[in-house]
Amino acid sequence: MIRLLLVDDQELVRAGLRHVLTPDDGFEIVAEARDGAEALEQLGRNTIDVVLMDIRMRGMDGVEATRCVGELPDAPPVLILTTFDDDDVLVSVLEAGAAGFALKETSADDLIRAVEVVARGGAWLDPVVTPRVLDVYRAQASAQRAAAVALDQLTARENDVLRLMASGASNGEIAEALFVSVATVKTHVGSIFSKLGARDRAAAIVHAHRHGLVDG
Amino acid sequence: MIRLLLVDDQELVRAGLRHVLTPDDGFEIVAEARDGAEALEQLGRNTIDVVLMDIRMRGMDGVEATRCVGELPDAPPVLILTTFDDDDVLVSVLEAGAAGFALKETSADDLIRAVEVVARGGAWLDPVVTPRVLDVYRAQASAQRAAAVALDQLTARENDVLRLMASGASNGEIAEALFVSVATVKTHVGSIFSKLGARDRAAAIVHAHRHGLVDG
DNA sequence: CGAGACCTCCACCCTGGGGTGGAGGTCTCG
DNA sequence: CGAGACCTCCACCCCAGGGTGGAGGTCTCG
Repeated sequence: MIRLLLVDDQELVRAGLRHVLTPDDGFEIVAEARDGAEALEQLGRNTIDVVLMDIRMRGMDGVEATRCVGELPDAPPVLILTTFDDDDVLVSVLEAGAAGFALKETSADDLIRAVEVVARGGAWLDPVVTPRVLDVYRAQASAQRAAAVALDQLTARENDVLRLMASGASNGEIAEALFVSVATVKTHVGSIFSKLGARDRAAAIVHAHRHGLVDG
Repeated sequence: MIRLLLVDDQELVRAGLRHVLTPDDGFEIVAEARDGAEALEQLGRNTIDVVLMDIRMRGMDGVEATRCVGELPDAPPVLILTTFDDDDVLVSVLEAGAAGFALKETSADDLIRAVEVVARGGAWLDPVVTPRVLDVYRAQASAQRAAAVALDQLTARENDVLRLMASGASNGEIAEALFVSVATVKTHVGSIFSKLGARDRAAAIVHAHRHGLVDG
């Protein structure tokens, strides 16, 4: 039995959810709230497995509420349920710690599945927004991949130097960190420049960051 | 009716899929293949709406095959169906252009849903791997957000300068690009350093990249 | 109007970064 | 073993970059 808290300021929406998420399917709607503040109150009073959260509400909105829920000890996962799929909203809400993002136009079956997934500790994205998330992921991933290519054109030591350089270290600091003289660092730095086709330190740092050689 | 191509070197798996993706649910299995090469051959011969692709196969593997499919004119979406959820595989396959990623341990219902979503042009991620994709997304998104914060602590002109500097331009180049003297650029650069708490150009570039001020 | 923020530019100085041309040591591999 | 790649270090030179301390112009806002 998955214990739910519904958070939506429209009675009609909550009524709809009550008809979709029935005990027959393994759901128990423990409490309801009409805005973020009420939601937090209800969370204090009840044991909840999943929070179903609307975004647009008067008072504390869904984004803020999600963030607050996440700060609770033993916080239940939050499944966002909204009408709109702006990128801004998606970003804010995922950053706020939401475990899932569903659109209100979703079918009942999909919603049930989404709640189950989130209850199990998984993450759920509406197929409509998944492509946009994947775009970001792909871009990030391909940068990481390019790093490997760039890396093996440099020697081991040059890589050490480049990493430090790319994090903003001066030649002196690099020398200290690697227990070698500044002269040695300069040599490495020089060959890094020629191998990467970089004119100066700045270009090399840009190169390193663009190719995901560092965390940034 | 969604027309399918099954690509898997194990007869047993294909048999299982034939029993799950039945005409009753709106699926027609038009063709089957046992590796990437056969898959491409079948794609040339038939009209396919969705390709169901295994990863581990002798000959051309699923990743390579997915890439090849993507290069075809009028390429159908590829739904990856695999036993393993290594991060490496996930990244490679999404980069290769897969529209979806499903695990073989998925329930029949979920698989049906996945195929439907992909056929409709959406993207589908198994809930098991979604959290990992979201982690990357979140990290990226919060970097973008931080950029806005960093940006408005600098003046308009300082931002212009920082952008150019962060792309590796020298003071002279920045001066040319902005139609001002090098002296002016130096002034801006100086105040950028103090505002960002950067010691030198290198640190400022690192800062800019870490906060997503530039595309890299 | 006066204060303050911003953009523009100047002169001076000094250090660190970068280019050139080496040298000696280790290690691997044909 | 000899060739070649790599790491280490040196001396010398030059200059772009960065710090300091200004100055004059525009624009906004109380």
